[in-house]
Amino acid sequence: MNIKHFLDQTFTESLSSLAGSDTPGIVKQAQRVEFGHYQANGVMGAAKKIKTNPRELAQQLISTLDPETFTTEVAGPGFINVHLRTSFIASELNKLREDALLGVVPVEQTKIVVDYSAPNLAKEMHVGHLRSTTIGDAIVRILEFLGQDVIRANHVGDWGAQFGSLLAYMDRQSQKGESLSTELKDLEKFYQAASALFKSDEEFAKTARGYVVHLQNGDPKCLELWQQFIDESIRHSQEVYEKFDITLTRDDIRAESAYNDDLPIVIQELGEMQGLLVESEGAKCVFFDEFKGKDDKPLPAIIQKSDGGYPYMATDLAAARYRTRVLNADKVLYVVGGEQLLHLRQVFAVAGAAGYIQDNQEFRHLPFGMVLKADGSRFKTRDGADVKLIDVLDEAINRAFALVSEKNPSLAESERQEIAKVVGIGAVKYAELSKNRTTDYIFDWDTMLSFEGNTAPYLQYAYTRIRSIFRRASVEALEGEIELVEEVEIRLGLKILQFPEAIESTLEDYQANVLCNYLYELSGVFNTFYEQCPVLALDNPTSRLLICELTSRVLKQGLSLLGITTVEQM
RNA sequence: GCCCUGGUAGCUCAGUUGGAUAGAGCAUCCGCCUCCUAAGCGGAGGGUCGCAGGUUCGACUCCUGCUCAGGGCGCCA
Repeated sequence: MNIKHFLDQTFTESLSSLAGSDTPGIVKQAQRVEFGHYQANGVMGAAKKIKTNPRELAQQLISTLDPETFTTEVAGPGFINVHLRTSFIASELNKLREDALLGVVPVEQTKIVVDYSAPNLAKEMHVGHLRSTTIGDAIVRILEFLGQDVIRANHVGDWGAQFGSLLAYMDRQSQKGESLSTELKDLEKFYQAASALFKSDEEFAKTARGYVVHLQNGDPKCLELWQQFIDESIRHSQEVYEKFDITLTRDDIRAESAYNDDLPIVIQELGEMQGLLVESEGAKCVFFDEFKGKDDKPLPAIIQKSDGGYPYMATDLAAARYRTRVLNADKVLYVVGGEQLLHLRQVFAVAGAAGYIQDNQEFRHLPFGMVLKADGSRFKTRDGADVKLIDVLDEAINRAFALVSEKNPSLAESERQEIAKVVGIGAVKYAELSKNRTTDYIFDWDTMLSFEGNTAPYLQYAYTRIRSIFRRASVEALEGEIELVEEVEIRLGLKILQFPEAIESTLEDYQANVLCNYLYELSGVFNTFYEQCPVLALDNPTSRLLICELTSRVLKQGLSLLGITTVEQM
């Protein structure tokens, strides 16, 4: 059950009948403990609308309620403070024990494509991919938890001019007798070597350009080389996903090149739309009044370049078309950097005009900010030394290993390694997810790999504390009921019941940090409870054990929705 | 020049359809391990919410102007 919904409905109904028209109760979680558990803020606005005294209206409203579950009081200019009865909280908690979804109400199933991660296969994954990958994976997990039919779409870059120099370099190295798998072991170095050669060696550059043409014309030898490279690169990215505990698999890849055959069809279909596709300076473009470039000139969406080539606008249109027509998606979410805002707006606009997006289908861009270096400059993506994602993960695991070895030296090394993996990876993911998606952030090892305060290890640690209690409790089955006595028990109980509200507001704007925040608060309240309320010292610890169990279930579930795992001890 | 983001404590960031005294973490300082894991808990200091107007009973939140920072703006992705 969603308590906020329940209260909001109650107050909205009551207020609407008093005001004579639809009037929202505006129920929120109370911001201060002295204001109770929830507060209804709708009275002031309603009173103004019907020109009456807000406090009187509030009084009138609460007299219409017959609350078995909560008590109310009017406060300030016309707030209504809601105090849930302890018995109500306890009975809801007892119900929750049987609920696999922990109070979350499943939604009506729709098909949702989530486009995320999308590394460029020419290179190794670097910190720039952190955001899309982590955020996208969390969104996917949350949607699936709610029972949605989710399709992961890893729109990897595997086509284009840059592959010319890579293939040329591959060819050259293999002629030198170098083993290809050794060569490609470090994709990053390989890419840099190839692009350096492209810049410095005119002969090589010429060969490379030739390879681009051959590749596009479907030359078998070229395609074979390309395929080898792509396979190797995908192996690299899968390795990263596996280490990073990302749910993407090879099957989720639908690469840019997969749309090659669709590109002429897109041109043809756009051409059939009256007046949509126009030629400008030799390129096939779509113009909309809403898009203006420099000097107020109309800005084209270039679908086909003057040399006949297809820019990524075309591929993205083909992908949009595929997602609605073949996959039959109700919703498509693009977890793509904010700098693509204009591009995606154009994609959506053209796709809409072309009929690739119907009115009942929603396309939405979920932008995120850039990862910056400590000096505020951005990470390069074309060449230059980026921080490799795999290195970040390894460093995180190493630091976590050192820490767990210091804190808990008695654990076996294999166990410490397992813990280090879970804690290190969790820390990296949480550092990313707990921030607002849209703003840029500065990549800093120490901030990202911190294990204190509002971090994943804090949440994981709260979980292990609970597990530790159960290890010592040696109870088989918990028989009995939850009874709330101490103030912090009530606070913890209510927090547990607010899990559905956290999930709901997380999905309002697909902001994982809302869920992070909730779990952090839950852990915080639990830690207070842990200090103040001994469990095993009681003659009958059942109620507190049950509270602990529910807390651990919500923590584990919530973390797993973020893609973070838990351990029994750390 | 135009468009999009953002500016909140020394640092990193929360702040949910406008609500009561703007909150965390890190860092600093003070307390707490004969007691279920101290990766923890309790407490202290630290703010003209970029600036100026406006709307409102009420503005960090909405509107306008200004300012600063970043991004984007015809054949790279």
